Amino acid sequence: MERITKQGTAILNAIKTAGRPLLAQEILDVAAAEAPGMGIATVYRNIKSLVENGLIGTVNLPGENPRYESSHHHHHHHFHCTRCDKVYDVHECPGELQQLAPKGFRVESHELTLYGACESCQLSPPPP
Amino acid sequence: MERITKQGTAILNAIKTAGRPLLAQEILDVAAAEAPGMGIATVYRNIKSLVENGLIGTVNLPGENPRYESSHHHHHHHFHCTRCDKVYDVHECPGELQQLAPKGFRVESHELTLYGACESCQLSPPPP
DNA sequence: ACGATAATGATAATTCATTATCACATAAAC
DNA sequence: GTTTATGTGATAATGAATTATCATTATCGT
Repeated sequence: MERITKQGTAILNAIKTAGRPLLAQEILDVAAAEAPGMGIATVYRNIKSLVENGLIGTVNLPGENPRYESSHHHHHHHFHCTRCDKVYDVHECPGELQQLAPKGFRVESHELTLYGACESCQLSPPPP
Repeated sequence: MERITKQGTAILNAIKTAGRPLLAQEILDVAAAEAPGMGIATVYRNIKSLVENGLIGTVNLPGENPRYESSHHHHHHHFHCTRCDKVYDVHECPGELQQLAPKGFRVESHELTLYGACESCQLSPPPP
């Protein structure tokens, strides 16, 4: 990915603008508005290159396909809305969790996922 | 699964004895010691039935295939050893996390995964 | 504008976990 | 012990996400 293309630009824009981690398919949906006709293969190609270059990061949540977001360098967690399935960043952190582990285990990092209803889903619940 | 077979018994024993969540393949490895020659299809068939009957539960961790453990009814979390890739139960919990979420979001549950070195890997690091 | 070559789009291929198929083995009811 | 139907083992099939292929298009150094 050394050339600038409208598809590549649309993909990076989609991820940067979203403000939350997106699935490959969601990236396609957003970016296709800016670069009509683009295909899912282009999304995967660009994602791969952006991750390798450190411009975006991969977000893995339990039982979910990977999502991608603009590289933050600060530690953060995620909120998964069980109504609309959107995932949001959470900038707060419970802090040091070494004390939760069994004796003899060393905790080096942690991941936390919160589940519940996001603000928009509480205001207007989506149909089932 | 209404009949008692040595394979089914071996699978349930493997899960109950492990004390930690096991991958389908790990269940096969353990259970095959008790019921030689058994195949992976039998593991999946039995897992499915055991989950449906509530005897075991599914554990999903970020970016991982599902693991299975004896049904606990208390809330708990998991520790994933980055050295040996074994997953252990963590019975402590940071507690109420509503305060971490953005305003307007309602937190209904959470999942926490700790990463680091388990006790045995600290004592004798496994080869790379 | 031209030419070299990288990127795209469409789709086939791959990967990997899981499930279905089916002949055979084996519980358990009689 | 015989019968009957469920469970198993081997393996093919499936499903879903991702990657490769290749003809075509488009970028960018010249």
